[in-house]
Amino acid sequence: MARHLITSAIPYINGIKHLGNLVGSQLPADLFARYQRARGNEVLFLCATDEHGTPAELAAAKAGKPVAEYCAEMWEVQARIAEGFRLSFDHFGRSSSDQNRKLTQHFAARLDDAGLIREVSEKQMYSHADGRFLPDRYIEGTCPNCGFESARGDQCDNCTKQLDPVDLINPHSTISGSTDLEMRETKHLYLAQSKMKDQLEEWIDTRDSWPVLTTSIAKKWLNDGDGLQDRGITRDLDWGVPVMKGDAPWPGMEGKVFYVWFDAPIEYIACAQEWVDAGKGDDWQRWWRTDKGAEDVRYTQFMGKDNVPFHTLSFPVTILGSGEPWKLVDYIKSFNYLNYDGGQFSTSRGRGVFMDQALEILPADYWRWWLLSHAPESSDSEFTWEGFQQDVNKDLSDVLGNFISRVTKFCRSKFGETVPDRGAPGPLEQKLFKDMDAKLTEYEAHMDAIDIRKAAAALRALWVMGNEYLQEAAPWSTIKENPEQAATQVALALNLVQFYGIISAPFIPDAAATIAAAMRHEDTRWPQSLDEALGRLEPGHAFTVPDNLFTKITDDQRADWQARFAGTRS
RNA sequence: GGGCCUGUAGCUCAAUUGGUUAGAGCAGGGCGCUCAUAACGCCUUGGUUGCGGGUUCAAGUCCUGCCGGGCCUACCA
Repeated sequence: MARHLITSAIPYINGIKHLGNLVGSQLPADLFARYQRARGNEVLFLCATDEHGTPAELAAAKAGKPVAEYCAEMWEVQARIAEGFRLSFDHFGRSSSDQNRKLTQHFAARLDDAGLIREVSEKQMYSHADGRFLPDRYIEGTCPNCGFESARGDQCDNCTKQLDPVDLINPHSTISGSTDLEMRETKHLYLAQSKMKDQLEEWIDTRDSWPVLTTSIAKKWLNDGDGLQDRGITRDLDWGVPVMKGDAPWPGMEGKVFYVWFDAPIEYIACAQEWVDAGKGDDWQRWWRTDKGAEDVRYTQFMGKDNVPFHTLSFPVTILGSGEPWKLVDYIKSFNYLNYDGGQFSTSRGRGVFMDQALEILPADYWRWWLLSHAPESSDSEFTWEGFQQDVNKDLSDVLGNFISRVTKFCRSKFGETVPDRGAPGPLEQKLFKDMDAKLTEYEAHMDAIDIRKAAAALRALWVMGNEYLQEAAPWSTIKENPEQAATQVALALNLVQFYGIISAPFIPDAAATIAAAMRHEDTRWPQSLDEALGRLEPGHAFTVPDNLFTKITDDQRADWQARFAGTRS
């Protein structure tokens, strides 16, 4: 039995994520986790909230709450929405956990012992009115290059010139508007990534068939300009993991915290500890320590393309640099972005559909199916309401839902709600078995390779085969001349229904559960062969006709939603 | 500016890594079926592969120059 450690990029705490965020990490990770479990493999699937950093502090201030309280509440909100989408995390942790604090401090100590941490004294913009150092992008002013008045301290949005906050004319804080700013000396810890450049590059070069997107981004960072740069891993903030060297104070670093991008990936490990401490498991080290049972684990990470540098470079430096036998990632599945109706999803402008809103208007399966079957794997992809309505109605209602409906209702009217007696398969059935066997193999191959759109297409093709078979077998005709043959055909078709529930479960778990309940057969073992899988419902087995699995999206609904989500989120 | 990705049918995407006549789904058109959610099946229209050069027996695929879209560019996370 293979063992799969699966992590999704951890969503930031300051608000509810949109569908683009969902399809870029959590949802495909869940698909893979569900599939591997269904195949009978051992899976540990982890996700968490990423809670530290300036944006969290500001969001909390805006909500008028202490940041810890704000984060605790938002964690609840995100956890509930994740359940709504049926994201099957074994544990949904928090980067602010004690476990992560200790582990982050531990890694920092190990890295320092290995000579991979250096102190750097630098000047940063301090705002007296805000009482804090400000990241460059929280400072705005007039661009010295083009005169644009809302240029950010890191880059001018108008002329795209790279800036330094001191370059700005009339700089002010975007938080308070204050112009009472000064450059202050401050000391920070830097992770000496450059020392490990060769080791990193060798590691990346030996990774097998990673997505182009993943390796090209990593290579760029490794070789661009002067090569891989060292990176500041501390910040002057209150909210975060206090800078400590293991259990000991870090002289000169009092009052500082680690940078979120240092502690966030470490949460992948800490989350496994949280999983154990929550009583859900009893040994996290056999997933994370190659000296304690993790050498046969296959570790797969899922993330949007913006997260790739941290997962291919910084986090591996943390792991490798520690000199301890932690499990390194085996495969990084990265995604492009999902656009919304000709533009980008926008959190700030409320453009697009957010996870909570999506669940308010339609069940999770609709979103799961559409998003996964259109996952932005090779390039950015696009959500339009027309496309969504058409695809979901056709695939889920017409092809799959209607198949289940026509089969179960036909059987009920002619044979009652039990599986009828079944004779030997004829040529038509043998051909079906052969074709489906090939398509199932293809489906499994795509799922194994995490080729999501191709997997969805193969699954849909399997659904279509049921309709093709029914059309050709035409039990509504054969029943007039040859009731035994009709019975055989219907018994097979009922088994197809059951079979579809099992193989579709990773994509549409709720519908799969409904099918299993209706067929009164909770056996979800993955098919060993078509013969075996299509023989599980035996003659005489009772079932019930389910309600229509998927109601169609009407034109009125579509128009309504289109208008509702076009602009500002209320 | 630099780097990477991308451009294939009205729409969303394929094309075994240079190999026959560029394929699917949706949408459109025709026929069939009547079990079913006006569903299903079969057939079918539709392409100068963004544009111009080049390499090659052979180019959607490689090179080059334009044009368009996107992302990243290290202090948002």
